[in-house]
Amino acid sequence: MSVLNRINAKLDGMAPGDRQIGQYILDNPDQMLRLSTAALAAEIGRSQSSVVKFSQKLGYASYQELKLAVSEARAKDWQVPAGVIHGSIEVGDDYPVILRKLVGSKLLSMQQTVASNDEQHIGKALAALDRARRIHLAGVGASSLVARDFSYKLMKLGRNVLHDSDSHVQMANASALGAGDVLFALSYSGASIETLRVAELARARGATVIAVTGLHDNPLSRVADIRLHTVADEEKARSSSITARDAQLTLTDLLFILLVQSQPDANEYVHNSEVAVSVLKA
Amino acid sequence: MSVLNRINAKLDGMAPGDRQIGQYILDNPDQMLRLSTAALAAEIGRSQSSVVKFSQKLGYASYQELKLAVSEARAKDWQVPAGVIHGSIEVGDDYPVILRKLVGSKLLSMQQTVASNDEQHIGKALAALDRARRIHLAGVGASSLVARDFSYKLMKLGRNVLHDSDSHVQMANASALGAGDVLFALSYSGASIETLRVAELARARGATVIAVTGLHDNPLSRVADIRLHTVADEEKARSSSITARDAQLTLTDLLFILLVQSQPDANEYVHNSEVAVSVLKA
DNA sequence: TCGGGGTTGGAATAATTTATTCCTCTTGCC
DNA sequence: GGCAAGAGGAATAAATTATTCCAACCCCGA
Repeated sequence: MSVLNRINAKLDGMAPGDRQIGQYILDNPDQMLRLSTAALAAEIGRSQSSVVKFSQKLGYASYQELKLAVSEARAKDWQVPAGVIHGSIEVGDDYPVILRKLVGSKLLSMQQTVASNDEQHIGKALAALDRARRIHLAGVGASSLVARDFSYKLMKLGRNVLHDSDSHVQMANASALGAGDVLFALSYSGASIETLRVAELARARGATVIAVTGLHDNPLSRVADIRLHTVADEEKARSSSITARDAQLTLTDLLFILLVQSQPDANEYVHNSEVAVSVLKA
Repeated sequence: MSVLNRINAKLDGMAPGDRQIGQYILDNPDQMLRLSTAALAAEIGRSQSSVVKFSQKLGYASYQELKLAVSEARAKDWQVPAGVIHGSIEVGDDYPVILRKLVGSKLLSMQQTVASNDEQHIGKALAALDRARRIHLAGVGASSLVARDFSYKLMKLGRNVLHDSDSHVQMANASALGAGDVLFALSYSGASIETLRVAELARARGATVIAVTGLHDNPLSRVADIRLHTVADEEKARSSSITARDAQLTLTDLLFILLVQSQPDANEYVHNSEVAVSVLKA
């Protein structure tokens, strides 16, 4: 995961001074690369030592290491395809600008989501899902829709899946889980009480808990055995969590495709389900 | 041109000492990024000052600048097969390729979907939704999830919305529609019998029918007053309609955002709903 | 309200790194 | 041989970075 994402995720939990430094780096990564600790400190009116300490708190051995990481993150930024704009949608924007920004922010969250989950973690989640006797999906609100979408796909592969949008039913079902079962819990905030309680119960019953949450520190991911992450733009009010949902879908789609790749008879299952449904087409 | 190429090109014309430094950087660019001038000099048995002079002879203001350039060159190397790939996912594809193809095909369907609905048609749909006394959403299977997602968003704006995933309930509700109501029907194939029947009934009762279907000729769009289109990759078996769903979401997200833009108090509504939900957060 | 433990963050300073200066040595040329 | 020019290193100045120490500021619990 890129430093910039890491900084962004930790920003809220930082002390004011550190937050200021982090914000400056996020806002001006290219300038930062050319600034000494003292110069950066001067830019934001803080002490030189606080910048050094900031680097160390992020886990880098030195300020130079932090710079190296930022430089790498900058260079590895995906190049933006033509016609796509990254930026939040403003009141005055006209139709073509809105189109581009919408597609742009969706793209960004998808890219950052796939980039923030390394192959190992995805692999662990995959192995757990593959071995699972039963898979129980938890989530409320928009996350429940993603859970249901994922459940449909898993069912097409012949898996044993459970999901109900009612959180009382989720809770009741979780009480029947045990070792060998998997709970797949979705919540961007990681703080939805219902989902959290379901995860805690599942964990206590011995099931493997996979949590899909934002990058920030949150209760749900602390409960989980396997942590997966979604990246969405933070301005939720205006977008009504569009990108958070897209990020979740990107992740579940990815897991589904990898399951298909690893399951030899997957295409047959999927094909049979298509044929079955086609009876209901005009 | 990258620094490494520049160094390589000039190598022959350099003095022995400089050549040695240049060669070392070419051979060990990643190590070099973590070495000080003195450490680099020690590696090759030269003086610290010669390293500084080397940087300056290459035209960089400082050794740090040279490092920055090398870092950038390195990172760019990594992303040679960079960015987005358009193409269907094959059995032999490895993880990074799958990631890029997944994001690529999602992006493609989003771009093509926004491109294939011109502003006039979107505007008509918007006007109909805006005027509607009640909005009834129809769809089965994955389309039902999109319908529900859209219904949640419309409700946040204080609209009068109806959706149930059960097609019998949808049919029953459609029978209560009349002039001034809108039926918003989603079906990528445009051939799902249940959705089609609901649309026919709604039309007969005088409601305005908005159909969201693929670009091909299909029964549902023939019934509709207003036709909107989604573009998805056709290889549905393997992808299990991932892009069809993404296209539908892109379209409904777009309509939602445009409604927000046109409704002065929209942000207030959305904000209130966020606040209400936050009571259920840990 | 009063300590006490923990955190934040800056000043001072130590340590390290970088840049410059200055000198010697070599080489090529007349 | 004498001279100019550049290579290259030692010494040193300048800068940058890292650490230490300390004051101020919470939070808590008593």
